[in-house]
Amino acid sequence: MSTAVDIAGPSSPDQAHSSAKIPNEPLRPSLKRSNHPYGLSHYISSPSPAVDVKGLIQPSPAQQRAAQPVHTKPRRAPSWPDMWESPSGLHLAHAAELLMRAGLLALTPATTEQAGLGAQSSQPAKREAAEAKGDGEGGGSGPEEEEEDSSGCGTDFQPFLGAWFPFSPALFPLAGFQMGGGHWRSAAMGAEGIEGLVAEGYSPGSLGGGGGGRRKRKRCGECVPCRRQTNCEQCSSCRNRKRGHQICKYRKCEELKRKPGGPGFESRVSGFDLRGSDFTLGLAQERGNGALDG
DNA sequence: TTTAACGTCAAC
DNA sequence: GTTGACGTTAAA
Repeated sequence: MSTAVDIAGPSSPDQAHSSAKIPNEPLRPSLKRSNHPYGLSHYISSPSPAVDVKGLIQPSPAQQRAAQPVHTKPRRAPSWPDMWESPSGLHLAHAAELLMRAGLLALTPATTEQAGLGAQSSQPAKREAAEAKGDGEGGGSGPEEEEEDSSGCGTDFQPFLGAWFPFSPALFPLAGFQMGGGHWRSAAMGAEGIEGLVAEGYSPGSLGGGGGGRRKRKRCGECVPCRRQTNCEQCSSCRNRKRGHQICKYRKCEELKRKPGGPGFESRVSGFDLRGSDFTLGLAQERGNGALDG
């Protein structure tokens, strides 16, 4: 509900109102050393063949052609910044995450039969994992490689309907997921997952919002709103900044919107800090706990 | 000290 | 459930 309001908000006019004081960098220092496989520049520089989810998941030949520099087309293909800033970008990230949470999109290890279907996809997935593990050392991933990643697809997902399809790794940053150190983590826990938070002195008590400490949580720096660099200057928070002391509604971190001690928060931590195929198990447990209700 | 913005609470 | 106001925290 509130999401619909958010995504319907102004996306492009706000750039005219950009404030020089708005930080371009994530506030948490540790984010600077995040081993996220892609930097923001990747999304900015990478051409995007399509805006719709379906197109990203499995671009049609026409959409793939659209990725090529065709000068005869009057309308340019949307760029990554467009996607981040546009309602479509929010839709995309939210849709992917909601699908995952709802169990409609499950991470399942590929079988040999499925490997045939996604033969070319398993390799980039491995490579991406290796790159994430190597923390970009050597900088061997050239533009061609990344291009191949995004179009050749990296990871197999089994949607609820049963059909296997190649899933573009570009969706994972969008959906708030990243692969690092051989296991899945979620930006729902911040850029570095629960481990990072603990390492930075965030006690479980502070995470749960309980206890005596009233420490302020910080922006994850990775979600769509966090990546947004400009205030809309039109929402109530922007208009009422002096008294409201609130960040622009369209820049409000998705993670901070969640109640720290709300239902499912801890199970989300355990369920999303995944080790391989525990992903579906975590989701099942989460559903069993009723964490997805409401 | 100033500024940004999170947390909380009350009003609606 | 949403919104606005204020106290407070944290960083510059």
